[in-house]
Amino acid sequence: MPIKLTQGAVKALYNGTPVHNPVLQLMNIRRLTSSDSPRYRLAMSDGQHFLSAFLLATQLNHLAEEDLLVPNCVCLLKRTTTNTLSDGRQVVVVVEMEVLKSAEETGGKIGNPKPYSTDGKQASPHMVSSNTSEPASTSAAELPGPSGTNSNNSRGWGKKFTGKAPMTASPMKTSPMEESPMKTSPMKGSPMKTFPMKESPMKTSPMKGSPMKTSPMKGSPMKVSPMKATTSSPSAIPKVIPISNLNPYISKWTIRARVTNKSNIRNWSNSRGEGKLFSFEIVDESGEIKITAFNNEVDKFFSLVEQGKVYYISKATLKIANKQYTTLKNDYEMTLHAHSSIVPCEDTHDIPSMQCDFVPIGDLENRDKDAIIDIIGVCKSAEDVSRITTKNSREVSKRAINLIDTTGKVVTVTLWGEEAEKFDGSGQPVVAIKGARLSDFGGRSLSALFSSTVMVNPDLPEAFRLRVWYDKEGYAVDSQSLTETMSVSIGPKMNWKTLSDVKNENMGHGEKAEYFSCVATVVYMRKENCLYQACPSADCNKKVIDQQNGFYRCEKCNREFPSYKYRLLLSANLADFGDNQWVTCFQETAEVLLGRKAEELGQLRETDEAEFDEVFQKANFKTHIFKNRVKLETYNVSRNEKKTVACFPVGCNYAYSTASIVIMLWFPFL
DNA sequence: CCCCCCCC
Repeated sequence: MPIKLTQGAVKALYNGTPVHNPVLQLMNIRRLTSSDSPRYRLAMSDGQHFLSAFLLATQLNHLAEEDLLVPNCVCLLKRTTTNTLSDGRQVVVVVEMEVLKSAEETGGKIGNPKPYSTDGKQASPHMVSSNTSEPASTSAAELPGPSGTNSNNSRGWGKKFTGKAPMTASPMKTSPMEESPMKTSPMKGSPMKTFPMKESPMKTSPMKGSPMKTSPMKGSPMKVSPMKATTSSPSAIPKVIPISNLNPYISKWTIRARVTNKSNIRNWSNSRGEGKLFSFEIVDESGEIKITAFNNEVDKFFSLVEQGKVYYISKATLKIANKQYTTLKNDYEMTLHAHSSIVPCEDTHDIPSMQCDFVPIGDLENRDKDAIIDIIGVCKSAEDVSRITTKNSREVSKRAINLIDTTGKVVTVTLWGEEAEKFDGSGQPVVAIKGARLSDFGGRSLSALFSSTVMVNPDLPEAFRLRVWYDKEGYAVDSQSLTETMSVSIGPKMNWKTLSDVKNENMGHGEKAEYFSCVATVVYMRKENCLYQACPSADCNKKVIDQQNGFYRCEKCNREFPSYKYRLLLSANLADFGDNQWVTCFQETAEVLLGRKAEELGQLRETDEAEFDEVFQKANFKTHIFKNRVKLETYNVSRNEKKTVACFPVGCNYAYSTASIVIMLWFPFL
């Protein structure tokens, strides 16, 4: 069956008139060499007219590269978009297409198409192509445009599609952009350091598995398809320059860059007015820059701009960056305006992701206070989120998390606001933060800034390495924190009480726990249930569930481990001259009372019950100084009240203690 | 044109 071309389609497509699934014949295809990545330009015929202003969207490059697009083949154009260049010329971008009939099957040119005349819009159609084999018959006709000035340029595409020379009233008049050294494919072979994510592009964004920093509008109907530019777009396929070459004196440029950090929309109100804004940071192989959008541009671009994605960006105002407010390595920053263009770019493999320079946690001690650094570690524990009031009486959420890396050091990082609220530390995720500020609080600690990027389980080699390390051995290492937030030393001064005082004064009946010290003798210890199988993770002492398959599940860590550790939780009755009191002794205290390590006792109980009993016999009737926490616990069941008195090591909060000397023996002081 | 980066 002979194929019928869609007559009139060339004209319709050129003018942007909708035409449903046009069938066109390929007359010619040519690879363009000026842009960073290969682009293919097509001459297509509808049997009556042909036009070479068709451009293959990069995601269809494979059709050309697999030699499926051969002159004379017949194509179904399923989706196209017609863009107007800044000088009025048009280009038809083929976004989706199918080859209906191969060149062989078709057997030759269909009809006798004539060059499509572009309606007198452009007076002198002139196509320059000094380095291609494009036949004159097609080249002469239809890429309309006043491009005669650039006839010596062998990089035809960049010329034609960036339009006229950019300089208007700039002090750099002598050097039009087109003649800049950057025309030799600036993004390639850059001497810059390698980018860790180069081989794991943002197909899966670095936010994978994380609720953080993702655009709330993700997947919104506003999302535009790649290359679908509006008529205000300066050019479909622009000449891309590196970010590092941007300055306020260039009037025409396009950059191609990845969004590394996107803010929320924020409102402001001051003496100069009010409005809303959002900002984002972008990176290419040459550098990075911050872009801010205000008011209308917020509406226009907020949902389009997505963390991790790559865009062509042009026509924005460059101004000197206020270094006070940015840590980006660029002297300039950008503001979007009514004519600014942001066009998604699908072909992104050569655009780096975030540039992170992770500092090992163990090295933080050698860094200066207030340094902005990148950090990565396993979140071995996290505080609950809390609300605090700042000095300016503003309320804000905060959450401290503890990160460990292979240096075996732990540092506390504070997250703020939404990041604090959304953070989920269960499962001990790898957390990477770009641009955290180092503080000397508690020794060394870190604070996330508004400009920080927090990534949970990022798609980074460092993250994979840490995951493997932590799961294999890191969880059990005896880590050391750089951030001493828990008061160590001797703690609050001793609050001496007798056991009858504790009862008579109703200690622990209030909202808060109370603390007292006493001298007392152990008169009984319950050896039943004094040991439990605990999560082997160094900071987690949660009881594990024996899965009966060699694995032990920790609900708190939401993980299974091949082992457990023994922990002591000893119930003891203490007596002094006037009264007695049941107390609960945690690990360190119980180990002192019993004179054995929890692990030894666990082994002993399994192997030699008599010896195990002996330990308890020997420990009984010993007298110690105890430091206790007392709190009345009320259980909802049947009004039962139970006062718990916890003994914990002197000077250490039992919950965090790793101290060795915990209780002073009484006898030596007699 | 914003510019808040906090708390212990």
